[in-house]
Amino acid sequence: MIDKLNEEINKFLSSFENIEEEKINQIQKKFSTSITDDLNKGHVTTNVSMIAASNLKKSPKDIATALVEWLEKTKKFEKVESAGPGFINITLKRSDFVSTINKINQKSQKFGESDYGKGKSVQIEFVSANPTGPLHVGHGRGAAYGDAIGRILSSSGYKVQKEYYINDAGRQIDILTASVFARIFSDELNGFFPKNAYKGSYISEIALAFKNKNNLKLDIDKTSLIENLPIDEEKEIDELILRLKENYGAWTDIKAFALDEVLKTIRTDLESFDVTFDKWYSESSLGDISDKKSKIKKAIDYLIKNKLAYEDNGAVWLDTSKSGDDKNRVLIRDDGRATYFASDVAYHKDKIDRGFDKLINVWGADHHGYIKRIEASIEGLGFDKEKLDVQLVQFANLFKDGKKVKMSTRSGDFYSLADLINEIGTDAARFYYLSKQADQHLDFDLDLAQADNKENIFYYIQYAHARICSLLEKYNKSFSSMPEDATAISNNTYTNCDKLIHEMSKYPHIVLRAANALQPHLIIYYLKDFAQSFHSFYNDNKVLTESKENTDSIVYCLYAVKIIIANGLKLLGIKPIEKM
RNA sequence: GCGCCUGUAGCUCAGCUGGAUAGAGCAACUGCCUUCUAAGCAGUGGGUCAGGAGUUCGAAUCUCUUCAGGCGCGCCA
Repeated sequence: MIDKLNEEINKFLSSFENIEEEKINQIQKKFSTSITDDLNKGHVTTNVSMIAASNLKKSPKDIATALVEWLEKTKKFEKVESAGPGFINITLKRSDFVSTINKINQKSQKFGESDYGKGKSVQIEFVSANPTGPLHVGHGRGAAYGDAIGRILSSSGYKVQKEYYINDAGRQIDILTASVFARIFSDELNGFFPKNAYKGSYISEIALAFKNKNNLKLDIDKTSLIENLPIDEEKEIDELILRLKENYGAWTDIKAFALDEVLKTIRTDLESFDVTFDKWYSESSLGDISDKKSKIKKAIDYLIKNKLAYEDNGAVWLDTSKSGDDKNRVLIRDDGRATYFASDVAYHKDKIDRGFDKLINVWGADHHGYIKRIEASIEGLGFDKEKLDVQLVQFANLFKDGKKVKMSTRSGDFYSLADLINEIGTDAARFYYLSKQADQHLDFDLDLAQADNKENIFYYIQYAHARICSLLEKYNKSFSSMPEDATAISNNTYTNCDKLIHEMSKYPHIVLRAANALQPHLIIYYLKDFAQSFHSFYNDNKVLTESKENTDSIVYCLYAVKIIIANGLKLLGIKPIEKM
């Protein structure tokens, strides 16, 4: 409908004499035609006359009057009027207005999909939590967000690949391994446990599982292993790791086992959160910097060759300040080990080499200082930094009984994603994670997520869906088939559904906006308003006691309402509820 | 110090690339269940969109600035 109107507007603009094409283009770029927020303003509105006014050096009102005349002559619209400072409000012909319901019911689950992305490939990397323990509630938000934008982009015509980057190469994994080691031989080591090791109960579980599988002896001298370790907790564990790596053959076995176990937990947690990945990319597959053929070595060699990386003070640096970073960054330490940054540079090079049109990184907001650096490296590698889009996700604070839930990883006791799912369920959790723009702090109220009143928007929306399901069931029992059109609405004898239909016509635009801005919360707010319109209608109108023709029309319309709610929720990765 | 984010009703927040009288929910007050799910609906009151300046037909939205709050600034990952 908007297209039809814009077409006429363009014809109208061209009809002006002595107008330069460039001016027309400028106007076309700036004006907007949209669905009205309120039926009092008709169905569709445009601000073109106000935009054109300055370009054409005429008053907005004059242009509006001329345009109204033009549009009336086309006879394509029911009513055209100018309003306020120069808006043009258009009332559509009844048949055009009602065709929305037909479209929704015909396209069903596919309603709202588009080819906006034109098949462009997008890679979304998200969660990517260090595999050193179960996911906590902070990771949950990134998981819900990354997955939701994946769903939204797919439905908007993008080819989406979702990827998890496993940081399985660094010091953190060594600490994990040392932690498990210390638990396995807790008795032999007289309860020794490094101060900086991971203390969570999952470590003991992994240790136990390992023990049950491998009947392992501590066949090295334990005093030389744990005596005279540095007091400093950081240095203590590093020294322990060093001794183990040098003297203990089973180190790599424990490491592989621990990593595997943790990843299994992460995968399971994500699955029960309805988040799946197309690819799990292992940092260690980038190889070692000492290996000439490794991806990491090649990436850094490339940078050195192109004089973007240089040696100084025994380390290799990347000139990131050239691209706006406040200082240059180390790629290879003076002891020859690569930094995490070096891996990341190689990883991003690999991503781009894989041919994606766009890369989206979903990062915790605490990494924002890292963006410049990675962008600089992308430019350094000879790519356009616009290819990369970093979306930051702020932390979520959990509230229970009005108090903030403490989350400490140090003590090992923390509120895990699995705990959250157990407590309020996957769908409610996803919903509230997505209920606010991702890059803003979120206060997540656990009590609210379970409340059975209107304030709990999750159930408010679901309730609308369930009510319709119940109605449809009752209708189907009486008539044993569903209506196939909305005659009473089309011929204007029943108009109480008009607001609902009008709201529904906005849905595809909302999805596009969400895709464009990568903001799933727009869908949530739309659904909330839409559910409100439904509840209001439901309260004021009896459905099944109307005349047969009216009932058929309403049911046909409500069927479309149900589709919209279900489709919207699906984009958020949430299953609609049929009975409450 | 530098960078990013935030400031909208008593509270929690929406408000798209500038648009028509700034919107919800909660809280307060008041109505609506002999009928399809009351986890619902309807109504009333409540605002200097942090302050100031600018851009223009038009600013909560864009620019500058002041104030207030949060976060980030490792040869950690």
